[in-house]
Amino acid sequence: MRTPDELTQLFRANGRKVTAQRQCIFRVLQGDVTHPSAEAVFEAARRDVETISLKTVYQTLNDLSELGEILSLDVGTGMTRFDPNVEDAHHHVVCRRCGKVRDVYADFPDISLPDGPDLGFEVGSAEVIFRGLCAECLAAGIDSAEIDSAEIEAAVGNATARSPGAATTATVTATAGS
Amino acid sequence: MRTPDELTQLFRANGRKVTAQRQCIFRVLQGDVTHPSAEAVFEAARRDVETISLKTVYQTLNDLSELGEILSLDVGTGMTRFDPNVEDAHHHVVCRRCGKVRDVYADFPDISLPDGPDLGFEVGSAEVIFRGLCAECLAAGIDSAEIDSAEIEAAVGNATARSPGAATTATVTATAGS
DNA sequence: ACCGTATCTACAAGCGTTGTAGAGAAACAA
DNA sequence: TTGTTTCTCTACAACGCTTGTAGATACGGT
Repeated sequence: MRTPDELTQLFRANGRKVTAQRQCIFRVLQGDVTHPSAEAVFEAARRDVETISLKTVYQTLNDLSELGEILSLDVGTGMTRFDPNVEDAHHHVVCRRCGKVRDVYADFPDISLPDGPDLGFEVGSAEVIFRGLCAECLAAGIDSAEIDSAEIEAAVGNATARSPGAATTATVTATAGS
Repeated sequence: MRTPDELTQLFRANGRKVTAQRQCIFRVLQGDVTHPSAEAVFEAARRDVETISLKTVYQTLNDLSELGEILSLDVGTGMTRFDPNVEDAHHHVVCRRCGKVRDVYADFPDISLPDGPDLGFEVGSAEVIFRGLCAECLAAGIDSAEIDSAEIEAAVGNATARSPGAATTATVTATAGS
């Protein structure tokens, strides 16, 4: 995403008007690494402009997304997350407990569709989502997490249930920053 | 996912009761490769059991998901998709116009988080989502697709806008089946 | 066949997001 | 500055997907 000043020019160049509300949202997004939801942007913006409405936030975020200045992500946390980092191609890691999202800087050149019956898809992009637990959720709730899993396993009983998406397990690292 | 008969036993073994509605849903899901939404399962089930309610479909799909017999996916199409294929680890390709979802059978052993400032995530799984256009949407709407993109580009004007997620472009193949 | 309990349907409400209308402010020209 | 046009604002209501509630119904073990 560009700087608030550059976004101001960009908006004007596209026939959009620049208001105090929008500039406030520009500033909120600037350098934000948390992939905030619209609600989170709303909360942050409201600390500057108390009367801003949630609809305005959605409107501006959608405008920025149309202009390619931010990315709107759906990583399965129930609401759209917005990522101001469009300069560097990257992927994401999502905490499956608290929904925290962070960038993962790496390109995986080996990712391509395998041979086989041709489905005829013309693929334009591939995104990788890592799922796991963030440091905070690991520290704060590892016991209850184990209990939850145990309860599910117990309920399943002797019928060997397979927990979905439990392919690989490893403690790994990711680059921070945006 | 197991056969309807096996699912019947599994449900009973877990204190769940087996009704005509549920068995109907079992049969609908059996061998389904389309990653149906709850609504789609509802429509299909209603052809067998006319009085089934959408709530029952959600309930049963969630039960199956808890038992690990199906996967609930959020691939950004606005509604949860359900995948009866839990036997083989796989990824997905999504049509960004019609929302069609298909399985992609491949493992990408090189996918892992890179070194860098440790975010402390403990990652349990990695999923890859390929996005593009399916054969039908390519054939039926390539012109309007171009127009849509052109309109957006025109609206952006001389302000060099970057279309999100336009990293790689290639026509590729994927294996069908579930 | 009986009974306890899970499940059914119908209805309504929840959540995130978007449409609508009238008031208000930005942009640009004179 | 002033005016005019157009876009944007807020507030409110509605949308689509999903889940909670209540009473009726059906399962399943005895």
